[in-house]
Amino acid sequence: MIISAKIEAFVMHCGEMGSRWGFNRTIGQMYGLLVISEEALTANELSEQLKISRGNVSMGIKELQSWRLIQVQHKPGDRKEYYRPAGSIWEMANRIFEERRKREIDPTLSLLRDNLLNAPANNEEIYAQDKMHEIHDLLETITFFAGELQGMSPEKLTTLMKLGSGIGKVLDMKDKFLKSGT
Amino acid sequence: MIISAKIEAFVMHCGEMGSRWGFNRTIGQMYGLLVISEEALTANELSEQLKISRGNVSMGIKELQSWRLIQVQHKPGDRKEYYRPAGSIWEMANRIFEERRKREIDPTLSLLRDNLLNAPANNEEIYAQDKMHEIHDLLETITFFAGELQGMSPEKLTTLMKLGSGIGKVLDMKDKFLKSGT
DNA sequence: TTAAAGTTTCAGAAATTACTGAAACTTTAA
DNA sequence: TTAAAGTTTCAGTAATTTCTGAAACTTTAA
Repeated sequence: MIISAKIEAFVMHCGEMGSRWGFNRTIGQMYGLLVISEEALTANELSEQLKISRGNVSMGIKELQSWRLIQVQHKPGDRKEYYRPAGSIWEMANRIFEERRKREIDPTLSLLRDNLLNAPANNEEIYAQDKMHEIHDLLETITFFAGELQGMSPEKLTTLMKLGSGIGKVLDMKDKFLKSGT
Repeated sequence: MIISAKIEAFVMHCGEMGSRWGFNRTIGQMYGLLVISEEALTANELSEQLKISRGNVSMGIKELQSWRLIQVQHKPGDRKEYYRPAGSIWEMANRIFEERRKREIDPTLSLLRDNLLNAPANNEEIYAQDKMHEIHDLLETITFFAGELQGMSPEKLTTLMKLGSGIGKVLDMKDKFLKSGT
């Protein structure tokens, strides 16, 4: 298998963006290639195709599995492990969001919670705790909202995301009709 | 000025999270310290407090300014530049989201758009373009939605984010009452 | 002007992160 | 059992990123 220039451009771009998305270059390339390949690929194919050492591919696979972004597939009469993306593009986005939340928000929330348990000892600490409280509440609200979105069906979520300025209108409606309920 | 252990713990945590949030350790520390300090700080104070070289602080300030996260302040009869966080915690979150969108999503959207302009040359490319199309649409929907949220007032946004399962109900309502409108 | 107070730049050093490849390990089937 | 096919681990190396500190620059006021 030899990939076309266009596909290669996409794969290389995934590599460059990799670190910004939370993994490193080679892992980004591996995932990019798997996503746009119709056929599942073996670790050796990934290694040859991307010119990455076999060991590195193995580590990358482990990482992608820990993100739950790829899954193993077996072919009858073939001992090799074949890898393909786990789930739809939609699920992919969901997983990436969730993993990143775990890495980027949860640790901070937990530090802030701990810190807010202790009474402030002086004026500086009063101000500091105040700010920490604000940040804590904001992160908690975001986390809650994100969880809510993740729980919705893709269809409903798409409807919501495409509402545009309708969101505001719908919110007003909610005030009108549901003030006592929900 | 000497900071308390609790405050230091927060600042150091910001440093550790820094790279996950899109900047590096020292920049994370600098921003953390500025956020929880009631008083604006000079570059020298940041340098001493965090034991970071003066040059590094200067580069960090430039970076934080490019994210529009801090602003300069002057005191009468004092030539030094004092720095403080720009805007509320709320605005801070907004800016970080927006900057990250620029760095993490926009380049990919633009690559995908370019790629989708060319007709596929063979079966692999048909499949690949299909996937790229899916990704493109998803990223565009997310970007649109994010922009919509950023345009809302903090109050309205808070209401929305705290709606919980009410979001689904409100969406159903929209179908009921606005089918022809909006 | 000039010197003092302050800021920025950037080449090189230090620290961190990613990658290789050979050796160790595991699984399967003959 | 054992050897072949395949996977994983990890010590050492390479690449990248971050940081320092001294020199260059800018601004202000005497």
